[in-house]
Amino acid sequence: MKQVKKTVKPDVQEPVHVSDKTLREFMGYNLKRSFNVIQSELIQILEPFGLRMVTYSTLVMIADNPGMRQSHLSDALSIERPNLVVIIDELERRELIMREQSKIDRRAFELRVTLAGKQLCEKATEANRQSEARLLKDIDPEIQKLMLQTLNKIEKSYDG
Amino acid sequence: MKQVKKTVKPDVQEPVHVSDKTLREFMGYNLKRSFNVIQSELIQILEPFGLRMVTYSTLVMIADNPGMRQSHLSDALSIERPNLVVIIDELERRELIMREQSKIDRRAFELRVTLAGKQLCEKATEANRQSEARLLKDIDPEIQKLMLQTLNKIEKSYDG
DNA sequence: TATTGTTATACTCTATAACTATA
DNA sequence: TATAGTTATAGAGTATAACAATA
Repeated sequence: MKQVKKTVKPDVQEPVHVSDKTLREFMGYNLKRSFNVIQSELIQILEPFGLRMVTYSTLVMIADNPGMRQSHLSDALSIERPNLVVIIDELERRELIMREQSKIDRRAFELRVTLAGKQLCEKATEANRQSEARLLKDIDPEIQKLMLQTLNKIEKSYDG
Repeated sequence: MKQVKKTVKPDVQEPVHVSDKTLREFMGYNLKRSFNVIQSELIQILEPFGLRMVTYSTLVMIADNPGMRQSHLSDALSIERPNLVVIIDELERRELIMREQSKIDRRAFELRVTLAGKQLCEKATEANRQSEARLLKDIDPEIQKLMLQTLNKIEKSYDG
């Protein structure tokens, strides 16, 4: 059984007055709500490419960092090493990436995208760009930039 | 076994140059990264109250909407009804909320917080406020306001 | 016939322990 | 002794189908 229900509900919304005013105070709640909308879109955009969010971001990271190792990827994407293995397996089985034993440390594997992987990655990324642009079309580009900066500031505020 | 590993990694970060430049283009990726930081904080803040994110938000919603039904709560928080049942069970067992059979529709239950539930809810909410204030202390309040507005605009852009 | 809450269940995601082969 | 990748497994979280009671 496939799972396609990661999408936000159709939300026909009966006229039932439910207030989330307390939760609305919080940045975290608002962040999650809007992320859910973007996530729903992204899942639909990636589906025709046979990619899930996690396989897509893994593919992109390998394309951006040729020769990187699974342990570094695990750190960068905050995916536990054991869970990354099956993701890498899937991408390798589809011949989108390759594992190559490192010559300087034979415990490790260097990861690289194949030509097909690079092409799929670029197509998916372009589709994402267009999808996000559509979603953010009514938001001033300057405000978008400010928002990205602020989000990074929040992210970096962890531990300093 | 409790699960306390929802926290973001200590991130001692060896000097390995890993770039996420392509993913950084995307609002969704940045949103998720900063949400993860807020989420880590929130989990730690709620833990002393014996609350998880989902039990907390459920409790808050019931406090804000006395008499509301499970089906409406399910819609509002995008939790499937069957999954909400066990959450409501847990809150009721702890005597933080009460189920009361509706007099106008005997299939339904009206949900209300108990005094203990109201008090716990208020304490947890205050702890959250302080935690978020700490996390956002270096971000101009005007920019925070703009950010909330923009997040809501993104959220509402789904289907319109 | 449809809806509310429920039970049972399955699938995905995420986390941990322990192994192997190297270092 | 420690690390990279792996295996197996357990635990959350989330999804669907089907039922009883009621509308």
